[in-house]
Amino acid sequence: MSNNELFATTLKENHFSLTKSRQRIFQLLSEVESITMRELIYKTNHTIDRASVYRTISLFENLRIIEKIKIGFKYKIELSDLYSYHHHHITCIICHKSKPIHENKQLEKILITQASSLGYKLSKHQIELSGICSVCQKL
Amino acid sequence: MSNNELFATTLKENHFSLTKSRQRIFQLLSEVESITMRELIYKTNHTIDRASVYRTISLFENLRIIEKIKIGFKYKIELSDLYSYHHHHITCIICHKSKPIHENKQLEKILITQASSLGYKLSKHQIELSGICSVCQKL
DNA sequence: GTCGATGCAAAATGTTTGCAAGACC
DNA sequence: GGTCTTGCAAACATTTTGCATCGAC
Repeated sequence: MSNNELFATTLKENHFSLTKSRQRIFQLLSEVESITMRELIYKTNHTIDRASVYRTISLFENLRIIEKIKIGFKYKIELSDLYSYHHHHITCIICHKSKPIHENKQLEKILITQASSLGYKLSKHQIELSGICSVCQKL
Repeated sequence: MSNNELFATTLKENHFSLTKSRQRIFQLLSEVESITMRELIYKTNHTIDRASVYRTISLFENLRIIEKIKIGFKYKIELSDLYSYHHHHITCIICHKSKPIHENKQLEKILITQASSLGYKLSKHQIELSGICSVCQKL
């Protein structure tokens, strides 16, 4: 099933309409690694109202279509693992660019173990790394 | 060196005054595991202006006295590792309470390795786990 | 046609700034 | 006393809400 099909199916199965606005926002999210609300609103400007963008993102979050991830101490939006692949991020503290980090089974296993040792059933995890990238180390 | 001494020294060494407001906010932060800006402002109400609380927290962040940590997709403030101990958090998705998770050397090692394999020199990391706590699992 | 989704306007919440008055060293 | 810090007021930014209209099914 393609991402677009999965998207349409997810909406329908949960009894939400597949509207132009929702499709457009989904498409915009598909084109980027991650995006802030501000940028997203800007990209849809004059076609979708701010309030609707917020409402859409909120709906998408409930339906696990997107995730809000922490970059610095603000958040950015990105499509969930169902639409891309499971990953984390590392951000350079100097140039502020961030890169995806691919899944690491060993690490995930440790997290699950740690959670369960505290009596928790782990359902989600996010890891935010920051450091100095190879380019900025040379400055 | 006690936390209060370290706090006073940190301010002085960086040429900032040890004022009543800063001491009060530091004290409030010492009394909690973590706190939102809203709660912090509330707790200082009628004695310290909102703007000053923001300015103080911003200063504390630059001086590495506090850290902004992600809880949900908002952030909370807590004293940095220099004043407590290095840890992460796990939050229950049902009751929303969060617990600290103690340091795990094995995990930290993996993160450093992973960062350096991408050319990054790791300087900070935050891990946010969420799951269902033992109490809520029984509901 | 019905019910849910959107735009618009406004309010609520969160954060920052300029400036005059006050506190620290 | 001089400089840094604070309060106050206002601006700015972000997010939410009510309601009338519009669009999907």
